[in-house]
Amino acid sequence: MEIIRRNTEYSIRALVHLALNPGREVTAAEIAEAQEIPLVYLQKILQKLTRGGFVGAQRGAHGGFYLAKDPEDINLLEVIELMQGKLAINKCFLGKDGCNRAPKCVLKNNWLQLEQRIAGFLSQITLLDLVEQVREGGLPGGGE
Amino acid sequence: MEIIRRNTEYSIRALVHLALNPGREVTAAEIAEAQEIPLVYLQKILQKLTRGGFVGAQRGAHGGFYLAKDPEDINLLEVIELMQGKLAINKCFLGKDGCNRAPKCVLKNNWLQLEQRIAGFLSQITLLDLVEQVREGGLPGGGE
DNA sequence: TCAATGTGGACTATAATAGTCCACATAGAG
DNA sequence: CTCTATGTGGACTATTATAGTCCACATTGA
Ligand code: SF4
Ligand code: SF4
Repeated sequence: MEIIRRNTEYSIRALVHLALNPGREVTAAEIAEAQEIPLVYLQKILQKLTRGGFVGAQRGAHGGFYLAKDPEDINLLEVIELMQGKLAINKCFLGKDGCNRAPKCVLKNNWLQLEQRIAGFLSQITLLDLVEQVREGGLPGGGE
Repeated sequence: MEIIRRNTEYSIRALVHLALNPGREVTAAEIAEAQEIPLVYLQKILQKLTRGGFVGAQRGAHGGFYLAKDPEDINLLEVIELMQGKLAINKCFLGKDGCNRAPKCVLKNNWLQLEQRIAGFLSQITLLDLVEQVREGGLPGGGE
């Protein structure tokens, strides 16, 4: 049972790729190939990242994508929540038709604590951290 | 995007119910009514909990379910993993066809850290804790 | 023997996720 | 101006996971 879904995984790889290629416009095709992501699916993901304000897009010939924020201003929690919706341990934390038992339920306090810890952890990790890790030792999801 | 699924939520409510009614066999129907869980679905859940060793079952007239372990020996992580499968932040932590990029990927170190924190938190919360919270202040998921 | 109960497996339904397609908008190059 | 490379938007399909149901059967106690 996984928490990070493919679209988020792909998003992160794409963002790392963009962060590793600053100052130019990178096409979706290039990212798709380097990061081994189905192109048309990646296009959808990039659209979402664009709407979310993480990347900018330039249409037309020689167009492409670029980071719209500094890497240190993009954290994992934001990306996850953009792609997968608000992080909620249990449905009681989702406003719309959350749990009708919530008012009298004491179990949810435990969930709340956990949720805060996870959110805290994820929001501390920035794209800059990831890029540094990649530069130091490895590859962004194995991408070249 | 929720982490705890209904089957786990139901499981926890059922376990709390059993813990609140020690020393007797509680029928699935009773739990279903008290905890507002679809009966036949609950039966499946109880079967899984039985196979998982958390509850015992007695067939026949006047049969029912009872806790097979002390409440302090049942923790949330165990229940979650029984119902939802192994907790894994990202697919790289699932052995069978996990990510083929894993060997050279540096991003997964972050996931690993998070996973360990979540697992640590969840494994510290026992059924006894939940029952005490219910006794002190509220209701187990609102159940009577 | 009967009624109350759990068991097991197959089955259906619903929803979420992943992935695809196509017509269109835009920008640059010639 | 037109052609080509690109991103955009929305509808669409496919696949998988989760939720929920059904029924024949096994077991136990009265
Ligand atoms: S019963 Fe409690 S823990 Fe469960 S979803 Fe409702 S409020 Fe949350
Ligand atoms: S690319 Fe890295 S983080 Fe992503 S699933 Fe593979 S090993 Fe895990």
